[in-house]
Amino acid sequence: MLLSRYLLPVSRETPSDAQIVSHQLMLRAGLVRQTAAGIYAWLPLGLRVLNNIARVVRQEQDRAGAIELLMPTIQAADLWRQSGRYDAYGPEMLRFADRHGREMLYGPTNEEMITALFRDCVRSYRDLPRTLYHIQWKFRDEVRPRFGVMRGREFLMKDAYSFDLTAEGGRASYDAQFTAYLKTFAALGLRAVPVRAPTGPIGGDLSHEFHILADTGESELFYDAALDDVDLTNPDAPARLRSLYAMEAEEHARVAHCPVPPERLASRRGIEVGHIFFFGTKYSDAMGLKVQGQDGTQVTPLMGSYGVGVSRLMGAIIEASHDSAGIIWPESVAPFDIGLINLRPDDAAVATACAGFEATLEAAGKSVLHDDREARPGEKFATMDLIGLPWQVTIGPKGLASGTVELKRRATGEKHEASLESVLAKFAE
RNA sequence: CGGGGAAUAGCUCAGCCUGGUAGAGCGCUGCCUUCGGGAGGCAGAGGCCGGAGGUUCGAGUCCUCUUUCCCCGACCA
Repeated sequence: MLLSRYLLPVSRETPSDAQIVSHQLMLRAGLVRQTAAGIYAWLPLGLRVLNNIARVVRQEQDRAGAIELLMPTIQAADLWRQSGRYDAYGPEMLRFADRHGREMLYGPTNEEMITALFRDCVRSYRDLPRTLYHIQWKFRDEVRPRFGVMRGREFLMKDAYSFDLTAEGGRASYDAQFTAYLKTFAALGLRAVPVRAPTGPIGGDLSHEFHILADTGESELFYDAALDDVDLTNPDAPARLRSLYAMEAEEHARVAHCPVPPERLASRRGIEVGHIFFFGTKYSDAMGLKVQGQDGTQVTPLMGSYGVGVSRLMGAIIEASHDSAGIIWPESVAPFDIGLINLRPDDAAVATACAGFEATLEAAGKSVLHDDREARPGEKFATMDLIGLPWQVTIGPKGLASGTVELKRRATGEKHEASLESVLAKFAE
C-alpha cells in the first residue's frame, strides 16, 4: 500500500478531547474519528486493526467449538417483553419507532434474540450442547461516554451463548470459554487477569471478568500476587487461575475473610475486556425454550453468555503497549506487517528498490505500508513510530549504494543494517 | 442525572475583563535551498468566532435562550 494513496490523517498535536494515552494515540495515529459522544468512525488504519482483533477472537472461538452466526443490530421491543427486560433495562437502551410506529431498539446485547432463535430451530436433546457466537455492533446509551473507544456508546462485541442439557454440561461450556479467553488475550499480546464476579442467584464459581492490568483502568482489583506468576501456556493455567483470589474492589470490600495474606495481596487497576457467566434457565424459562429429552420429557436448557469487547480491546492493547513515540502493535493485530520508508522517492534507484521490496513481500503474503511521500526523513520516521508497525525498513541512497537497508524493530527500537536480499528473505520465508 | 468547564482556521490555542475591519504556532498550497530522526527562506490559501434572539451607531467581545463537546461524581448485564 502506497501511503501517498492512503488515508492516514496523523497529527503531532494531542487532541484536547482525549484524556488517556490510548485515546490520544488513536486520534493522533489516524485510527478513528469521533462523530458524536461515544461514537466513532473507523478510519482505514483503525479498521485494519479492528478486523485483526476480531480475527483473533474468531479464531479462538472456532477452536473452542463455538459456531458463528450473525444477528441484527436492530431488535423488536416485543422480543424483549418476552423476557421482561424491556421495562427493566432502563435508559441505557436506545429505543425508537419505525415508520409504522412499531417499537424497536438498537441491541445492547442478544440474550433474548439468541434464545428465540435457538427455540425456533431446535427440538431435540440431540441438538445440544451448542455454543453460538457473533461479532456485532452494540449500542448502550451510557450517561457519560469517555476514554475513547474504551467506554463508547457504540462498540463492537463478540458475544457467545451456550445451551446445555445439564449443569455439568453448562460448566464444561463455561470452562471452554474461560480457556478460550485466556488464549485469545494471550494471542493479542495481553496478560489478562480473571476476576471472580458476583453470580447472583446461581452462585458458585461461574462468573468471571477478564481484566487487562493498566493504571488507567476503570476498575480497582485486589488479587493474590501469585496470579502474576502463573504460566499461561501451561495446560492447567485455567484451573490454577481460578483457584487464586481476585476480586474487584467493591466485592473485595464485602469479603469477610480474605484468604490472601496481606504481603501477597496485590492491588492494581484493570480494564475489563471480557465477562462470562452462567445463568441457567433465566432466559430459556422466560422465553419458552424447551427440547425433548432422551426419555421423552421436555427439558429446559441451561445457558451461559460470554462477552468480549472487541473495539474496547484496541484501547486496552494501546494502554498496555506504547511508548513516548507512539503505539507498539503486537504482530497479531498490527495494521500492516512492515512499514517501508522510502527516503528519496525522487531517486530512481531508491524508488525502484522500494517498489520491488513492496511487491515481493506483498506477493509473499506480507502487508506493507510504503511511505513514498515527498517528505523529510524525520517526518517519515516519526509517522512510522507513531502508527506502531512492528517492523520498519528504511531504504535510502546511501545504504542502497552498498546494497544495504536499515531494519528496525519498533518494540525495542533496535536497528541494524542488512542487505536488501537478507531482509527480503527474513520476511518472505 | 447532579456539579464544573469549553465552543474562534484542519490541529493546539490567544483575543473577550475594558465593544471599533480576525490573530499566532503547527499543518496545508506554490517556489527556492535542503534532505539518514518532525530543517530554513519567500509567497499564498483557509473563518457566518457553535446556533437563535437581544442591547448598541457598531458585537468574536455585553445580556438571554439553545445545541454540542469535555471533566469530576453517581451509573456501567
